Parts: sequence; structure tokens; C-alpha cells
Amino acid sequence: MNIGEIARRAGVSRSTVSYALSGKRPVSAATVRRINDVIAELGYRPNASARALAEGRTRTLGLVIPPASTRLTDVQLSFVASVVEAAAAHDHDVLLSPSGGDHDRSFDRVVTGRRVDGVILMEILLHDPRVERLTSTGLPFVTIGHVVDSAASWWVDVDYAGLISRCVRHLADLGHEQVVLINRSDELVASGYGPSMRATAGFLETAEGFGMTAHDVCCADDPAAGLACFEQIRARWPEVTAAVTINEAALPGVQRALHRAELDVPRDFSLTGVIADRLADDFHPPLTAADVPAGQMAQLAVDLLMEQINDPSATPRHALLAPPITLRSSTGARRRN
Amino acid sequence: MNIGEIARRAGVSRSTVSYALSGKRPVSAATVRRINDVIAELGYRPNASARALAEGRTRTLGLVIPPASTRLTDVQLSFVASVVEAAAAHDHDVLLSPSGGDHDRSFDRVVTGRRVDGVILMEILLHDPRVERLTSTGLPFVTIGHVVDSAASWWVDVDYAGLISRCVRHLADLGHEQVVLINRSDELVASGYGPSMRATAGFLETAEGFGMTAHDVCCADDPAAGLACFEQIRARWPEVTAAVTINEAALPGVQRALHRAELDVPRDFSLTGVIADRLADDFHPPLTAADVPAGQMAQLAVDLLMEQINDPSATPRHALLAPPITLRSSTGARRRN
DNA sequence: TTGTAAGCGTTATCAC
DNA sequence: GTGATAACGCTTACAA
Repeated sequence: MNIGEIARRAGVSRSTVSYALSGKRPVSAATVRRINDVIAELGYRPNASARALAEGRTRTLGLVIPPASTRLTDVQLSFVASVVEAAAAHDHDVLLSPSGGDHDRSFDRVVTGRRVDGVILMEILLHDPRVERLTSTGLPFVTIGHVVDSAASWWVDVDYAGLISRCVRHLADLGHEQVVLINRSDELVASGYGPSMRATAGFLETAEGFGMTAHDVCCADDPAAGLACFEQIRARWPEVTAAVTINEAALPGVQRALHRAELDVPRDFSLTGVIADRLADDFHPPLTAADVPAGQMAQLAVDLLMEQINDPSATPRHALLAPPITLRSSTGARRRN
Repeated sequence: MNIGEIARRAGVSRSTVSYALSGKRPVSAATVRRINDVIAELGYRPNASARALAEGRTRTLGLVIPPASTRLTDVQLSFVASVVEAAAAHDHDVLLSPSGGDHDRSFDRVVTGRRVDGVILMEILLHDPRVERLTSTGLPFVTIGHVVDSAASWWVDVDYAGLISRCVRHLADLGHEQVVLINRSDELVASGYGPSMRATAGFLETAEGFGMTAHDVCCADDPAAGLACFEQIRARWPEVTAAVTINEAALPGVQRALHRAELDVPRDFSLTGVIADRLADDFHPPLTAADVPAGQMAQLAVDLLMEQINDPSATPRHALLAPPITLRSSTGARRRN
């Protein structure tokens, strides 16, 4: 079932069918009608590969996700779903590519085989080889998180430094003097993961500014690690009365550790950080936190990418989101004993 | 950068370059070398659209996921990641399409625009309109879950009836006499979602067989609903001493409800069901449960799909997985008061 | 308002 | 062992 067949049955030429479909040149109402009838009858839809070849664009966006081995967190998940949704609004589809590990065959295929018109790169490193590959191919791309030379590229990010800083200030206001930052995994931090770097910077700087004693620790992205990590914190620094975190996946374990240590939140211990709102709501008690606006980030990333695709010579734009801190019930005044 | 350019620089014809790349006809070692050198130097990769058009296959699989409005659960998430990984092993990419709501434009594009060689359909209904659409297009597809006429199609499923039945038997052995099934959402059950139907059937039948009193309730897929649902259960049927569930998303709420009611698990109340192992492990206490083997299902689904793509006339095959029930710490003997 | 024909970059069928 | 050349199904100048 191809365009020629439709043309034949409608008694017109192939170009007329094409134009009737795209509207790129006027076609008489009568022929449009005849063509549409035939199309409806035969259930014709243009072949995407042929169209892509002729137009030089695939109407497909690539989304590079962390490999399956790394467990995807809740925000990442809803981010993926939102990207697909936002792309659909532009009548584009989304091609997935796991990358970051050794799976670079997939990255290669997607990027260099002209399978997509643009790419969204999740979980980016401060110096990311994939960014260079992408840059050298000239394929439009938007990163989630930004690289060192941030002015030269398109990105969407959360202002981790600012948010963490505000969390610390909030704790200082409540009288806390010894605080800890529960960061993400060792490897991620070691490899220069931007949000981790910036969270640490914002944390230490602000805590110092308020004359607080500040510790920061890495923690793998799972509940078991969260449990172990929190118990270690208690053992090493028993004076700590509040924690700030950007590690969502570890939260259930932290919760269990708090319970085990019979620490009431927020009476005995305060907990806050940058957390997806759904997780913050589900925590017991609900967490005072800066909500990672995954849906909005996805929307923005797709919009920026489409903008770049439609005008490749546009100057790079970016968005640094600073979502508000939602006051829930997990932070309170330091208890004097 | 196209194949003609490579041919020109290597001093051969386009077909020779093509054959050197595919190996579908012998090419002298010397020319292969020369060609490879040029390719390496220019960083050439064949254009996927052109290749798809010529070959009549896209080397892409479609994955139809539930729309973003429905929150994706943990298993679903890891399923998506595993599908991508398994497809990569066959050198195929994955195109995502949200569907089930009104997003049928996306489904249409993917299915009928010949953008993919086959489709994996998640979260299928007992009578699913998408299955008919797919069947009538003749596009190979595999469903997760099966439809009524199960012999005629390709699918992978978990034996919910059998697993739930074994959970109930386990509870019967422990002396429980009044049990409840916490199913998934009203709407899903009402629309004929297979796993829910089969779980209910297996539950009621087995409970009756053991002379137990059995109740079943629906519960929306989120923690708040889990909390409310469990409190309602306690209010309506205070004699119930054990629950079986297939609703993972509701678990955090159930946990909170148990805590609020000061019910110790498993001393005062037993909890089991069909749950992803990661979730079962993270629960407090770890849940005795049948682990949904998301990774294995994804692998199988992709393998079946590839088999069907490579031989469209093959007779339908399917796989009904019955993962073992892992004994953890959430079930115990009924406490006589 | 419509038709003709030249691409788009591959693969695959003939020849030689 | 290699080279022309015709598909593949569409879009889009260029003509009429």
C-alpha cells in the first residue's frame, strides 16, 4: 500500500496525493475529497522510512538513558515518560538508547546512523565523552545537567547548589549546628557527576557561612546503602541533628535507620533535600524538600530540542530551574538536651 | 557522507562498499582493507532510513507503554529498561509509544507507518482493541499478558492465578482463616485487566477450597490509596489476619497503615503476594512473595518477537512464567487470641 | 490546479 | 571479484 496505489485509484498523480496530505500546495476540494476517500478505504499511511529519506528528517528524538544495571530512580522514570509525552505533542516519537557503560553500540547506532533528529542526554557528567561525540557530529542535543563550558550548549538543569544552600539555611534557622549531606554513589561522584558536585559545593559553602559543622558522605543508590550509611553517620558523628540529601533511592533505608535508632522526625532529627514530590509526600512524615520537577524538565528539554532542530543556527539556550522548597513535616527546631 | 563518497575515495563501486560491509558476497581482502581505511578516516555509518527503505525492515522494535498519567510502577520501569537492553543484544533499537489513553496518534504512527518491525504491548486488557489493530495490520507483536484467545497469539505472562493460589495455600498452612486480596485499581479491574482477573479467580477458588473466608478489594496504584484501603479492610473485616496483593504501588501505604494500627508483621498480620523482588526486599520486614521476573519477561518477549520477525509464518508461541515464592519474613502462623 | 521527474542513500539483481 | 543499474516510497522543484 503506497502512495502510487492511492494516486492510481484516485485518478491523480502521486505528487497530488502528497500535496493533499501535507497541504504544501493548494489542491481542489473535490480531489482532496476523492483522495481522502481512497485513503480511508485502504487505510493508507505513508512509509516513515521513505519519508525520512526524502525529507532528511526522521521526526524522531533520541533519549539516552542510564543503562539498566544502574537502577533508574523514580524521578528518572517519570522523566522518561514525560519526554515521550512531550515529544508526542510535537508529533515526534522517542527512540531509547541505554548508554554510559559499554553499551555504546546502541549510542553509535542512534547518533551516527541518522536515526534521530536530535538527542536528549540524561545523567550527564561534568566532562562527558558523549557530549563531544554529539558535538562533533553536529546533531542537535540537549543535556539534562550541564557541562563545564555551559554557555556553548543547550541544557536544562536543577540548581542543586542553590537548593541545597537554601535547605542548609533553613536548618540553620531552626538552630541546627551539625549537619550532614547524603550524596549519591561514590562512583558517580568520583566520575564528576554535576549535581553531586554542585550539591556538595552549595552545602559546604553555606554551612560554613553559618558557622555549622558539616560532613558529607556518598551513598549508593539503594535502600540498603541508605540504611548502612545512616547508621555510619550516627556512629561517626553522633552530634549531627539534621541531614540533607539528593539521594532519593536511599530514602527508604534512611527511614528504616531512623526508626531503628528510635529517632523521631522532626523532633529528634530533621531531614530535607532535593526529592521528587511524590517521594517526599510518601515519606513518613512527609519531607520538607525542593521538588525535582521532572515533568517540567522533560517538557523544557523537548521544547529546547525542537527549537534547535527547527533552527540549527540558533544560539544555545538553557534553563536552570529552582523549584520552591515545599515545607512539609520533616524539619523542626533542634532539640536542646 | 554517504556510501557513494566512500566508494569514490576507495576507487570502487557503491555495491562493493555495501558488500564489504555486509559480507553478503565475497570481496577481496585488499579492497576490504582499503574500504575500511576510508570508512575509519571519514567516520562513515550507513543512513538508517535509506537502509530501512531498501531492506524493508527498520531494525527497530516498538514498545507500547501505559501513558504517563498512569504512574509507572517499579516493575514496569525495570521492564522497559530490560527490553531496551535485550533489543540491543539483537542490534535493534526501541521506539516508545505511550498508549491506552487518548494517545492513539502515537500508536498509529508507530504501528501503521512501518516505523518498527514488531511491537511489544504492555499492560494488556482481556479484550484489547490495540490487539485487533495490530492483528489486522499483520505486524508481528508480543503481548505482556494474554488475551482470551490465547492460542492464536504470541505472549509472555506471569501465572497470577497459580501464584496467588500458592500464596493462599501458604497462608492456609499457617492457620489463617480470613484473608483479603488487595487488587489493583477499580478502573483496571473493570476494564478487564488480565492479571487482576486471574488473581481474583485463583484467590477465591483456593480460599474456598481451604474453607477460608475470602474478601477482595480494589485499590488505586499509589501509597495513599494503599493506606486508605487497608484501614477500610480493618474496619470492615476486623477478623482478617492476612493479606495477599498484586498491587506494588500501594505497598508503602499498606505499610504505614500496619504501623498506625500497631500491627506487627508477621506476628499480628501476614502479608504476601506477587511483588518485584527489589520491592519485597525493601519492605520492612522483607516480604514473602512471588517475584515478578521483569528482566526475564523482557528478555523472553524480545526473543519471541525476533523469532516472529525472522519467520512471520511461525506458529504462535508463548511463555507462562511461574516464579518461585521466596520465603522472607512477612508471613507467620495465625495468632490465637 | 495538476503532472513529470529528479533526487534522498541504501540494497540487490544482473552482467561481465 | 567487481560494476552498472533498478528498485524501495516518498518529497519537491519545475513545467504545463
